[in-house]
Amino acid sequence: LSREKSGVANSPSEHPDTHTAILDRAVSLFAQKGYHGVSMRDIAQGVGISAAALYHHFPDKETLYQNAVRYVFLDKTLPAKEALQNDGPTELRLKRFIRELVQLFGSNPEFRKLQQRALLESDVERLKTLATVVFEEDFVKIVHILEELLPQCDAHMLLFSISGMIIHHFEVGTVRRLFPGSRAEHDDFDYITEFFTGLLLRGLDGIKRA
Amino acid sequence: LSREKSGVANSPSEHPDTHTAILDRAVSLFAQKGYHGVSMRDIAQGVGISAAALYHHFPDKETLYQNAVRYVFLDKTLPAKEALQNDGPTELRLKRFIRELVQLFGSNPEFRKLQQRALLESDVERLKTLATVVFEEDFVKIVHILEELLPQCDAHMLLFSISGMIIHHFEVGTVRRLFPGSRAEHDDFDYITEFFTGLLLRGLDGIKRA
DNA sequence: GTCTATATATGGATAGAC
DNA sequence: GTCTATCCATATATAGAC
Repeated sequence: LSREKSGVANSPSEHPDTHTAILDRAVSLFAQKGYHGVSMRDIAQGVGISAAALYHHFPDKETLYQNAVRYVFLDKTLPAKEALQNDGPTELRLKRFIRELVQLFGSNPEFRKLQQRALLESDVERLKTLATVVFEEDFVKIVHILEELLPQCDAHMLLFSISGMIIHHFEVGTVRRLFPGSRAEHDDFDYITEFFTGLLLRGLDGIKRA
Repeated sequence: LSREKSGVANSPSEHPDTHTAILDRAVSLFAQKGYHGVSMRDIAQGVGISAAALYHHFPDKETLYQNAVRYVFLDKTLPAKEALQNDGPTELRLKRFIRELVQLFGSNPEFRKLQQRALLESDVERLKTLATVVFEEDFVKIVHILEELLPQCDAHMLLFSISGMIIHHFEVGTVRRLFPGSRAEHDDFDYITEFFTGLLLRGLDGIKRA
């Protein structure tokens, strides 16, 4: 029981074993359709085993879901964490941080969706797990760095403002492209990074076109 | 069939009729638990009728869901639309707009959640409905006003940056309050409005504490 | 570790009485 | 317009063979 309950694979690339294959498929499906929109049969079929075999790896659907969330967070946020420990002037470090977040959420829509679905949960226990286990350590670290960089600012508010702009940009992606005025460069990571960095550093003056 | 399919009540306050009561309950439940997390029996129980009676008002669950989304959008976004047609200097108009969005998403968590769940959908048809029927008219109008106000900026990017900061702020609300450094004023609409306005107008210089 | 078969619950939707 | 009763599909989870 203990191995299945807490079994979080740390080297996920490809499918070295069934356990990891299940987690990968679960992440993809839960991100796309949500907890209630995915059946154990769906996941099993995606892996190529029977639904009954899933219960050999995870005791129930809830545990599988929680493991999938934890798995994708540990997997995907690693590069962004490492990129925080860079050197240089304040503006450059901030720009690198923004670039990392743009890369993280832009390149991993399933990670973004799973995070956003998790935040929509009304279940307080699930949210506390998310906050303490998954978010808190990174959050505290990043806020600390932001406070060092910008000692006079409300780093708490600032961090969520930055991540909010970036996450929302990709959140509305599909709809955004349907609207008049949408341009191809709005999906270019460099353009996005420049835009957000300019907005943060100099406000509206920082995002003027010429 | 036509009345049930397109029947969107325009004066929703209280529960003048069963039809509206169903929509109100559906909005609340779908926002909290998502489409697949809510059963027709759940909605019926919330209204105080049997599940079979629901099918007298809406032909199926999908139609009920779509009507609920449309209903809450028309209902909740009305004040924000009106607030856009105000006079005054650019900075003041922008601040009023931000204040309206803070009010909209801060006071109507169910509206926000339903919108965010809708954006998470993979179903392209549903997204197109959302984009054209619900979003497009307002979006074009707001972008146009932003372009007038700030002719040199990429209004397309700017609008989603503003709404992203605000929506995300409330999206992470529960988790945010669990983190060290969280302050009571972070939930005060005036403080939030001042912060975002300062950030937009003057960048990081605009959000320094004193 | 995976299978088939199945127990059991719950889901959307309909039939027909009132 | 609402009810009770019900059909049928699908869901989670388990039993037991291999």
